[in-house]
Amino acid sequence: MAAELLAASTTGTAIFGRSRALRPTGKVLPEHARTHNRALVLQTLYSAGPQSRADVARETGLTRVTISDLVADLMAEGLVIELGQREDARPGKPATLIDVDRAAFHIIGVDLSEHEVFRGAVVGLDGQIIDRDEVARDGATGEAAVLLAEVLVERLLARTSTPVLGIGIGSPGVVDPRGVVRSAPNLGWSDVALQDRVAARFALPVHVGNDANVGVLAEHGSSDHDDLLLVKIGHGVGAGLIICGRPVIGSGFAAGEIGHVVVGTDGGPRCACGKDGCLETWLAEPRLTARLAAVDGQGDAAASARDDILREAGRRLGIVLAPVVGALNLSEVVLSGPAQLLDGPLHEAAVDTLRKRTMAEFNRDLRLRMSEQAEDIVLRGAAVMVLSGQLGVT
Amino acid sequence: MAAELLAASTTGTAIFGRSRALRPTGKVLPEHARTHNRALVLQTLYSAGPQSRADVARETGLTRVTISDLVADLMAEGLVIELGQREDARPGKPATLIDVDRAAFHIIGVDLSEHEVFRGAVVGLDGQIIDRDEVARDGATGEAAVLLAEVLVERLLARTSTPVLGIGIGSPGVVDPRGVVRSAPNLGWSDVALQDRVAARFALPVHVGNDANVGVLAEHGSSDHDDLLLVKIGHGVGAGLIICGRPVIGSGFAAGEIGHVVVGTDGGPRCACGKDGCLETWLAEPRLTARLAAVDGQGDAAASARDDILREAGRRLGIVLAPVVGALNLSEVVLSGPAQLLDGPLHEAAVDTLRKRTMAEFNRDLRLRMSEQAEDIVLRGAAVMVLSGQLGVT
DNA sequence: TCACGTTTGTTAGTAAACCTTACGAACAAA
DNA sequence: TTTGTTCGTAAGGTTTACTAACAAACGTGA
Repeated sequence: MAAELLAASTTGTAIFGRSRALRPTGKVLPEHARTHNRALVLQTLYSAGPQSRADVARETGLTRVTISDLVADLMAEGLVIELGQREDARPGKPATLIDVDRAAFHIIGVDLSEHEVFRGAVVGLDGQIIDRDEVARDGATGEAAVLLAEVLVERLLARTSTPVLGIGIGSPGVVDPRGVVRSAPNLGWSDVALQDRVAARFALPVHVGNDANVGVLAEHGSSDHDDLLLVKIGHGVGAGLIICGRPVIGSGFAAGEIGHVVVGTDGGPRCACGKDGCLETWLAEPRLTARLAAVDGQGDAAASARDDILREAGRRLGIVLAPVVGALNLSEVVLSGPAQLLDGPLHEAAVDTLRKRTMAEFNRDLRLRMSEQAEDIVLRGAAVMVLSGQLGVT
Repeated sequence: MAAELLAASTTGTAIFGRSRALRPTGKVLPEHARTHNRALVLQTLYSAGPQSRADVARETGLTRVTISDLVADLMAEGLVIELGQREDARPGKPATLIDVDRAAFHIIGVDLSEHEVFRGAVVGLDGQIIDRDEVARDGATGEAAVLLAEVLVERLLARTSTPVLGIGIGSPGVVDPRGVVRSAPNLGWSDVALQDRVAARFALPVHVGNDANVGVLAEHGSSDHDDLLLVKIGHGVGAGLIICGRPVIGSGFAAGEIGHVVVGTDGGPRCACGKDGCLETWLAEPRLTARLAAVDGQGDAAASARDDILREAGRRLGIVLAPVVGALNLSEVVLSGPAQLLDGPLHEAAVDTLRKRTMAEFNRDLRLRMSEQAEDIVLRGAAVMVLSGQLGVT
C-alpha cells in the first residue's frame, strides 16, 4: 500500500475531476473585487433606497472610507446622486443622502414571444413602464422578423431622450448566452445572432434571452424566494427557472423547454411534434380556447364543460410539475399567461394535483401562484436582464 | 410622466427586488481574492498533475511571480511539494515540478445510507479507497445509530497514521447545510446535529450531506458535464443534482427527494406514505426483488416475466425523469444501485421512455448511464465533499 | 448657554495582493 | 562558443481596502 501511495504521489493525477474542463472559475484580481464591491453598493442603494454613505457601510460591512471612495466613482459615472441632507432630527452630523439616480437611465425592453405582435417598452430603472409601442408581426419570419424587431427598437429609442442603459430582448426558442437565437421555429430563426446585430445597429449594450427565462427574472424581483419556476403559457408552453438566485440555462441552452414533454400514461391529443399528449396539447392557449369554443353554446352544460376542460389542463400541468418540484425542492412556482384561462379552475386543479403527487413533508411551503406582472412580464424581465448585466444589480 | 419620474428619483426604491433579503453576495476583500487564487492553484495541480510553476501560471493566467508566492504558502502548509526537475529535454532552464502532496492527507468517508450496514473507508486525495471498514446496523436508530456511526469513524481513524483532512458523511434523509440531519425516518433521526457532534468528538473538519447529494459529487468528478442528475436506487429512491457545477440543495434542503413523487396517471401500488404509485413503489430495491421473487420458479415464463417487471420499472423512471430532464435541459443522468437490477432491461426501458417523452431536438446529447462507482459512490462522494470544503478543490 | 457625546464624511498612512520589469541560472541548438 | 529560450526570483509600483484620527455639525443635559 505504501508503494501505491508513493506511486500516486509522484505520477498521479486526480481521479476525481480528471477529465473535466479546467478552471471552473478563473483568477480573481483586486480589480475584480473592486468591481464586485461597486456592484454591491449599487445593489444596496437600489434595493433599500436613499440612505447615507454610513448606512451603506453598515449594510455592506465595508468601511465608510471605502464606501465614500466607491460612491465617488459611481457619482462620476452618473449612476449615483446626492439627494441633500437627511431631515429627521438625530444627534451627530447630518447625513447626506445618496441614491441610485433612478431617472438617469431608461431601458428598452422587447418581447418577441407573442404570436401576433412584437411588443416593446421604455422601462425605468425601477421597472416602471414609461412608454410602450408595438408592431404587428403579420406572420413575418426570418430576416423580415429581425428587421421588424429592429424597427420596434428604433421607435422605442425615439420615444425617450434619457440615456439608455441597454436593450433587453426576450425571444421565443433556444437562445445561447451570447444572444444567438439557435432555433425559434415560430419566427423561422435558426442561428440568428440577434444580440450582435442589434448591438451593432444601435451601439448599445444588448442582452437576449428566451422569453420564459427572461420572464422569470421579473418574477424573481417581486418574490422572496431564491428558487423559482415560471410557467409561461401562451401560443406555446415554456418555463424559466431560477435556482439559488441564478438563472438556469441548461446544457444545450434549452432549459425550461417543457412544452413537448409527454404528460401522464394515458395518451392524449396528437401534437404538432408527432408525439401524443405533450404538455402543449393540454395547455397551449390556441388548444385551450379551441376546446372551450367547442363546448360553448351547449346551454347549461357549457359552464360545467368549461370547468372540466380547464381543470383537466391544470391537472396535466400538476402532473408535469410534480417531478420537477420534487427533484428541485422548489418553494415557488408562478403561472403566467391569459388570466381568464389560468386563474380559476385550472390554477386550483394544478395546486391540488401538485399536492397530491408530491411529499407534503418536503414541500410544505410550496406556493403555486399566478403572476402579478400580467402581459408585461417579458418586457420587465428584459429590463431586469439589462440591469443585471450592465450594473450587476439583481 | 415627468412627475412620475421625478417622484421615483427622489423617494423611490426598487420595485424589482424590493422585498428580497439583501446582499445575496457579501463584500469581497483582497484576502478573499487571495484565498480564491490559492484554491485555483491547488485545483490546477490537483486536476492536471505534476507541472512547473510556469505551467500553472500559464494555465491560471496569473503571473509566475504570483504563482511562486502562492506555491510558497501552499508548501509551507504542507499541501504542495516539489518533485525535482523535469526530465524531458527542452531548451531553457529545467523546470522544477510541483504537485499537490497526494500522500500528505487521507480522508474519512462514511456511508450511512444502506439499510443493513454503515460502511466507511479511508480515502486518498485522489479518491482511491485505501482501507475499508463497516459496522452492522442491526436496526439501530436514534442515539444508538449516532454512536454506531461514531464507532465506525473511530475505527477508520485508527486505521491510518496519515493526517486526516476531514470526515465526510453521507446520510439518508434531509440534511441542512450545517450538517444537521433534519429528518431521516429510517434511522429515527430528526434534527440530529451530526456534523457538530462528530466534529466535537474527533476535533476534525466534518461535512455531512444527503447520500444522493453526496453521491453525485463523486459522479461529477468522473464526468465531463457540469449538469448532472444522479438517481440512487436502494432501500429507497433518491436523487442528487448538480447544475452549472454547483450542487443543488433545495429551498427546504430536500432537493432530490423524488421517491414519493407519483408516476403516471394509471394508479400503482400503495406506498408506505399513503399515496398510490410513488416512484419508490416501482423502483425501490425491496419492492423490485420481492416482485421478481414472486415470478421466479415459473419455469420458462420466469425470464420473460422478470424482464417485464424490470422494463416497467425502467419505464416508470423514465416517466418521472422526462419533466426534470426537459425543465433543466440535462445532458447526463446517472443511475446508481444494484447493477443486477438496474443494468439491463430497466436501464434500456428508462432510456427508451425518456427519448419518447422528451423533445429530441433539445435533448439530443442526453446520456442516461449506469454509475461506474458501484457501491463506493457515497464513500467517494463524501471524500469529494471534504476535498471541496477544505481545499476548495472541486 | 455651553460643554459633551454622537454621527458623518474625509484625510493620511498602512498592509495586502497582484502587477511589470529585470535578472541570473540553466539548458538546447547552431 | 554563441545565441536564444525557459525558469524562478527580486525589486519596485499600483490598486485596494483597512485603521486611526479629525473636523464639522448636530442633540442633550447640566
